Amino acid sequence: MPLRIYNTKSRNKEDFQPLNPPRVAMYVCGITAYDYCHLGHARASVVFDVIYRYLKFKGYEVRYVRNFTDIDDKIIRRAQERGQDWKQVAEFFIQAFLEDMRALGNLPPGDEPRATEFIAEMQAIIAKLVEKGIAYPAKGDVFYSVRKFPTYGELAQKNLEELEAGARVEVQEAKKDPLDFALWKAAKPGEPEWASPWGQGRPGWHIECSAMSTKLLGPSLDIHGGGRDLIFPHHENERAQSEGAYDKPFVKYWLHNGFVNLNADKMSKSTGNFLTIRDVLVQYPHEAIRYFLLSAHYRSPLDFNEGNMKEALAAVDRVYQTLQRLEECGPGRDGAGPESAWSSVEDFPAAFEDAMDDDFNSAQVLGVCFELVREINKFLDAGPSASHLEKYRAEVKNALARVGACLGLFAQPPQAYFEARRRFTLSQGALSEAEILQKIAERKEARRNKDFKMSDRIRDELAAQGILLEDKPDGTTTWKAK
RNA sequence: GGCCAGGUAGCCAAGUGGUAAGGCAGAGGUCUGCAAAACCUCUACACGGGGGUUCGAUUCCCCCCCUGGCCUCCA
Repeated sequence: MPLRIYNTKSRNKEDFQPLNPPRVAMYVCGITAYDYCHLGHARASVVFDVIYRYLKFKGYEVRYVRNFTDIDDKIIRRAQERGQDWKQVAEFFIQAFLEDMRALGNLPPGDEPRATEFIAEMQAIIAKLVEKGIAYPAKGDVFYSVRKFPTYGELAQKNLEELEAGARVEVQEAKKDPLDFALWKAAKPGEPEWASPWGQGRPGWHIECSAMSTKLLGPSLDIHGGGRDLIFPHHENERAQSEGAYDKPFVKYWLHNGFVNLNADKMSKSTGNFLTIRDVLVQYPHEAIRYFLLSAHYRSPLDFNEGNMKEALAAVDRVYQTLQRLEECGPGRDGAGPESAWSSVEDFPAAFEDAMDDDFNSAQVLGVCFELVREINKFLDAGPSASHLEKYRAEVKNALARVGACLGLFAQPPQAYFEARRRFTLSQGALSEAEILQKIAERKEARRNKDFKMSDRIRDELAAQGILLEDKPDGTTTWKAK
């Protein structure tokens, strides 16, 4: 089955056929570096990380570029608030973003260019547009003349009349048409500026992506992605710029991820309705966050709340619990275990690929994973022989390697996962590990004396601290993070 | 107002022209001193409303309702 991708441009799923196979040129709009990133950014980054990984898994040579906007109004404003240089502000939040990306388990893109490194390229495109009569300078600004681009609005499925009617754009006298947008902005006192054929100034927002994508990937991209909110005007404008300048189709497949909602509303910096990635990383293991972000289809809205996150954490725990059991389980008497356990693991690769081929349906993949988890448990319940056990372990490992490679989930050794969970709990709780072990020893003593009242009390006290005791069949007791 | 998404069991969430994955919760069981945890099993007359097409629609078409988004910076 071929990979099918939903293309925002056609509003349909289409077979994926790269322009120059096996190469795939993929450009994703990154962040404006003026603040810490929130979960919405996390979703976009994880979604496109998974797409990147899966394309590579399918054998494509993917060139993945994700930019940083390091010059813009908000950065300048933030710099003024902090009494810092705009460059310092941008660099600080770029580094913070990169930390967040690592923490979330995302692979780094091949290139992460900064807009200000491409001023010359932007100016070249602007000059070309001016030369072609598509853009016009006006009092030190340069505007793109939207009506000169016949298919303007096609991506967002908007026509100019509608846009005009709904326009909330401030009237700017220099603009010939209210829908025109800035390619170059004349310098204002106290703001960063660069020399240009139109005077001192700085670039408009949209032009940077046209410049960076063209320079690094060429004038025609296979995939261009970003959040749904970028469809209009950002991506519409990029299209207008690039196609206006180069007369070539800019992008073959436009991909847009859905929002993360908080309290049922879009998470957004400007409204203050957001949680930063770091806010959430101190509360939950990164893999639970990743799981949560991939538990719905990437185009669907996703509602963040404590209940959903706890479910995600429980789900990830369940998988690792089973993987740990699989690793640690000793052989039984004999037998191969149930047939369904074998077929489940054998069918897994195809089921995985079917789901991912259908517009990167990670939620379906997770469903398939849990079916496998149940079968693994059934298999272990059956007490299979050593040779069968060994073979089964290898097959499971092989099957789940896909999920690790493409979704970045379930790839840790289970012991490491639970150890990290314990450390996490220790870092948040009042008790040290030594104290917990001391309590466990006290409880063991109480149990030996059949003082169950005491032993239960110790257990309850620990439970109140988020610490779960597990009495193993061999008489030992271990603890887990709740 | 225009445009775009989406409305699936208590909650989250896949999916399909021929009566619908998975997770959480719930019930029972195994285990246990008892619990917890873990595992197994089970459960739920779930497809917003109304028309239409069809032998048959939750799945296609139309209308309506509701939610969210975009139309201004935004992943």
